Amino acid sequence: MAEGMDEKFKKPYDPQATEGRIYEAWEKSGYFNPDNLPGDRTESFTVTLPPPNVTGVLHLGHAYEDSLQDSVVRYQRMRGKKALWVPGTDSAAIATQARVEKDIQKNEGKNRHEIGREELVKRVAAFAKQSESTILNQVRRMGASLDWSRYAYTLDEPRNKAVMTAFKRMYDAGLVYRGNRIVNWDPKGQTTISDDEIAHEERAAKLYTFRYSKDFPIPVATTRLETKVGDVAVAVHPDDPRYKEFIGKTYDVTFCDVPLSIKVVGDQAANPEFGTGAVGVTPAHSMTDWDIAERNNLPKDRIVINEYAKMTAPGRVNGLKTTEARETVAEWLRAEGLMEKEEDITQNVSIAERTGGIVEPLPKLQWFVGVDKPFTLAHSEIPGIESGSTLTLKELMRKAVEAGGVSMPQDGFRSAYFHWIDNLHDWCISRQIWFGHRIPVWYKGDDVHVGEAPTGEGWEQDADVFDTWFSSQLWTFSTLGWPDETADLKTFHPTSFMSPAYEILFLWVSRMILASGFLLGEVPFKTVMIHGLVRDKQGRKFSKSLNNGIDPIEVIEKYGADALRMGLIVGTPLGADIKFDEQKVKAYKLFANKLWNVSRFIFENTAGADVNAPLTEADTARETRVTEVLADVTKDFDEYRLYLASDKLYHYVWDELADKILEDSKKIFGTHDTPSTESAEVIASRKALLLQTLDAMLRALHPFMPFVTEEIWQSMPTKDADFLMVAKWPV
RNA sequence: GGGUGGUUAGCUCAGUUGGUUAGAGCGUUCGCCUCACACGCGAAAGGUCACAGGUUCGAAUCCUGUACUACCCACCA
Repeated sequence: MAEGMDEKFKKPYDPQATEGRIYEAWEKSGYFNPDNLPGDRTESFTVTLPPPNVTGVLHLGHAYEDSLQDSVVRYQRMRGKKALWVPGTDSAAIATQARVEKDIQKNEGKNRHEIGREELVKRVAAFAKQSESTILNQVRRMGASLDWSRYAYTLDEPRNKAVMTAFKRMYDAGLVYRGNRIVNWDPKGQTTISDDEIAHEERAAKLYTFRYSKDFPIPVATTRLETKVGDVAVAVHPDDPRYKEFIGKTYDVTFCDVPLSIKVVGDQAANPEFGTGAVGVTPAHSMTDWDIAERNNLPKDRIVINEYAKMTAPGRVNGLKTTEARETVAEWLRAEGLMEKEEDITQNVSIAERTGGIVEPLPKLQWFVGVDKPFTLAHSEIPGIESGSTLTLKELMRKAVEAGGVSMPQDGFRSAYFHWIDNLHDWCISRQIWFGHRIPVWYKGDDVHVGEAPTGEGWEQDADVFDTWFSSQLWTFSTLGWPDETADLKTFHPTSFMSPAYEILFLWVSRMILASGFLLGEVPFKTVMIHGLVRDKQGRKFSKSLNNGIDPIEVIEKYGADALRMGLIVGTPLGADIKFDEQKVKAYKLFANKLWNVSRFIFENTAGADVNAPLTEADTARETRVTEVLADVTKDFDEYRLYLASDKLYHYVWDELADKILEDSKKIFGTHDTPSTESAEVIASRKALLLQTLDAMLRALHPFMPFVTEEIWQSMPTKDADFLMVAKWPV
């Protein structure tokens, strides 16, 4: 060991002075890029980073995700794989645009229409750019061994090409269509959203029971009185003896100043047990009612609420907000003596997740992905699906997991996935915002052109952009150059491992399977391990309103990235939520220091020793024990039990190597007061054992604690690679 | 309404296919600056493994039920 190295170990381990320097050296080495890795590597191992949104800064959820994936990638790299971890960021269309619009409104008092489409998109892009560099630097602080040369952004040129190509192919296959259907409208965000972007919130509501007029034979119960001015029918169960005789009859009434023509229809959707057993049917403003109207040939164009959730029906409700109109209608009913009952109930309200707006179902002309439409998959490498077979996207998504092409070892999540597929409706992919991939469709009169911009006069492009998940679904292969048939695509796809939070199992994971299946005939990844959420100490989600956020960078500055990584990984089975505990991180900071001091002891006592000296019987037993631990840890790694692997290494190093072997070694080596009485062979054996064991532990711990292990490695006499990062796994 | 998890020491959690006195970190108590480490060492206290049954030679671990709790899904207005 060089003299200068000695000094370093005489002080406690200092992550702050070490981590930045090490990361820089790694980056400079080029080893994050699998093309530069030493040795003969044939098998690839690919992970795609779930791209963080460019809106924000790194939070503990990212930190956890980065820790897990980096550990897996580092392990596979050390196992001799062509390891690739692809970095990227997500434009997060709605979220980002909303954020910038809010800023502009606040600082300049202007809305997006006053700013204009072109200018707004420019501003949003500028914001995204700035936010991007912040978050990428934070990801580096975690020690993430991402191949920055393959960095991708969901809105960059290559990804745009991928999105356009994907849409065109799906259009040509008849899997996307434009249709006038009832969609989830977010009045706050002024856009449609998909079913999966809706959250349900329980709220107190009133259930009103009323009649449309004095001579209307059936009382009806509803919570949304204001929509009743848009009713076209009353649905009752076909077998309900109370109402059977009225089915087929039509009644003309004037309801709260609005003339209505209400037909009584028999439909299975009406539940005789609930309310009065009769449903007022408002096709334009309720998903259920839309379906009832479809089944019973009722008019669906009676729109009484607009995009701003204001009443467009004539009479006294005109121009009111829906909530105001509700009370207006209630007053009218009471005055007319038509209100029969008012009850307090709790009700699930649909909320737009991104904006918090109350979702208003509205009929709209939108683009959809048809999930029940059969198509022929010409080429398939997906287990369970043969080339040339005909199936629907739903079936494709199901089979890819069912037959094991995508392994989803967590039973709970797998059954949730299947359940989601079974309830899946066509996916609305057009959004009425400006920041995102613009839909590549042009209209001229009745002519529709899909694909590249058409030549000639008079064509007008669709004003909408794609749902952000429409581009995200291509992520595992758009990042590798698709639609071009690149070498990367051939080498690294399907990817090996994906580890997203359970929050985006449906939004993202399922759609990647859809897209990769349809467009490539491949699965996007072979194994998906869903991880849980990081919560605060009380188990609450981190949120701005609670102001309980914890900045991972601050944690890193206090304890080091290695400690944070261990604190998040150890003892957290995949899929379980973490209640973040700073004390736990602190414990692993102490562990890094322990490892540091173990190294110091070993360096001080083994100078010039022969690493391969023959071992005594006792030391052979110690060595066997190390081999056992390593075998165990390797198995855990292969089965993605990182939470156990890390824990076992921690305990081996502390409880056995430090507490037992080092203490025992002091006796063997002797001290100033009590010189050694052991033979030269015994001493040589012990020195070899110490070096071998430390060497093995540094290698095995490296995926979890890359910085401190790398720093010690640089002083190791057993060093056989310029960086521990590319050294061999010790099994 | 349907589904999926969780319930183990004061706190946060492990315990991989059932097998000797149930573990860790933090916290608590006591003693130590012992020439790797006080970012440390040694020792100690602390648990009827939610509850009730069952299977088994043996159960925190498997089965049945109950309670509480968290989350997901759902067009009962």
